[in-house]
Amino acid sequence: MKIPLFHDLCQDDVLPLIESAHEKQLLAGEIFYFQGDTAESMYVLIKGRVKLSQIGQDGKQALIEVIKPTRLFGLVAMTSASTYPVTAQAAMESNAIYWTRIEMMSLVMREPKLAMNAMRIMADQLQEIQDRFRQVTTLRVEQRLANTLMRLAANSGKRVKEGILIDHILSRQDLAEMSGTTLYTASRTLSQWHGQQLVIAGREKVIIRNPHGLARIIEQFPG
Amino acid sequence: MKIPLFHDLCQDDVLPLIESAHEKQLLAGEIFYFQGDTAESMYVLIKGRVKLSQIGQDGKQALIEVIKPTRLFGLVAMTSASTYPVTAQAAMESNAIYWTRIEMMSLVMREPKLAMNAMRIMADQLQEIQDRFRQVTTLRVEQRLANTLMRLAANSGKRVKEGILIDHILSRQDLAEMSGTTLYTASRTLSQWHGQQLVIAGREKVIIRNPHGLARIIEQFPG
DNA sequence: CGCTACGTTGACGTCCCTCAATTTCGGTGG
DNA sequence: CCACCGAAATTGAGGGACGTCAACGTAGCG
Repeated sequence: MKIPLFHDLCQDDVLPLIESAHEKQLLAGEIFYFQGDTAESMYVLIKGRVKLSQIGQDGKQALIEVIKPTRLFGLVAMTSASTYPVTAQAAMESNAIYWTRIEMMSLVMREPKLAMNAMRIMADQLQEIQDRFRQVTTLRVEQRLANTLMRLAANSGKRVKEGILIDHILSRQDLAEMSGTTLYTASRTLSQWHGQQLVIAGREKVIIRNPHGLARIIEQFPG
Repeated sequence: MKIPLFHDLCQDDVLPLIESAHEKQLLAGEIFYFQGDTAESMYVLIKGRVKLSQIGQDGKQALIEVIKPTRLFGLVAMTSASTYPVTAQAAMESNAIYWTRIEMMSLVMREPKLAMNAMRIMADQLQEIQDRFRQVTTLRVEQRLANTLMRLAANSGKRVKEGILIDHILSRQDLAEMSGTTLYTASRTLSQWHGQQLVIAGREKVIIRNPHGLARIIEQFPG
């Protein structure tokens, strides 16, 4: 299993790192940490799916991303005393290893490349969310939803005979929260695309049938 | 001058770092780097103002943030070969010091705290943009604009006799791009608030007269 | 003093959010 | 295996927030 955090480290260096980690098993719906908790640990997902979402005082929430194994989360714990900016919830039975901040600090001292890798991961996340920020302010719902599907397909797509299956359990509500719209508009849009053979929209499931068609929707001018 | 990147380092360590840096002077409108350029250098702003903005294929852009002195930008250059995710443009005559990635790497080896500080800065940025992402998907324009003003006031506010001056030269267009709306709606909203004595809206200038009033707008339920 | 960029305001249209009523799906237990 | 239940999804109707276009006002600068 290739773990981005350990990129460029040789096997001999990685093993003791993994052995020094703790382990946590969660059932679907259980929480790794809540937004606002003091950030004590940094996790690497080994099995399952984890949703990172942000909630405001008004109760409305945005789904920042869905994580699959080998991904790092709770990275903010590596920086000095701080709180988690999002809530990490297991979307199914999940399994992660983790280190506390103190432990991580000493690991980084021994292995500076870890800090480099962590920074790279954060830089990537930053880039993605900035991109989505622009999208949500400049594109229409249809285009944002198409973007969301294409992005999901790119990093969690699975070839099946009907097309590309998005390998997450995602309700219309989830897709809406990722795209910055409502359950209803997301449902309507998917229904329409289903009718146009662009996708197969099932219960908590989407298969992309015609990626090129979605790409065309993304590119078309808003006006 | 306190520079966040050098937080927790003693004077003796900082001086050689600064001396090893290069310098760049830009006039208003000139560009430090373009979105998509290969990320070669990391900058610390010494004088002036720099706008970080993102542009899509459609030409529409989002203003991610406006930077003032001591802030770090182009941080992504610290990670291995990559491209800048945003364009950095001087909003006025500006002055920055910078290091190339190679130089930065060797500095980090000598001084691991640099990496920690850099990560902290990235984590903060990430948190902020995630927050704005949620806002733009769940709040109405009025609330987003109020949020933008309060945020600007918090890190670039300047007490003047009429209230809190936002110490940047920002057009209505800029405010709109930061809040995820249009020039027209931003103008209308500010005019309205001006009438209600909440703010003083001038040419490329905003003074917050009643912060509490803006806070109330942010908190009110969308419906 | 006129040019230019910024700002304001009105009218209009539309995207999409909201609310409500139904239907479909999947799992569970009789 | 079927009946039943709850969650997910669909669909329609209606309205409001806000984007778009156009015309005009205004401040700063050479």
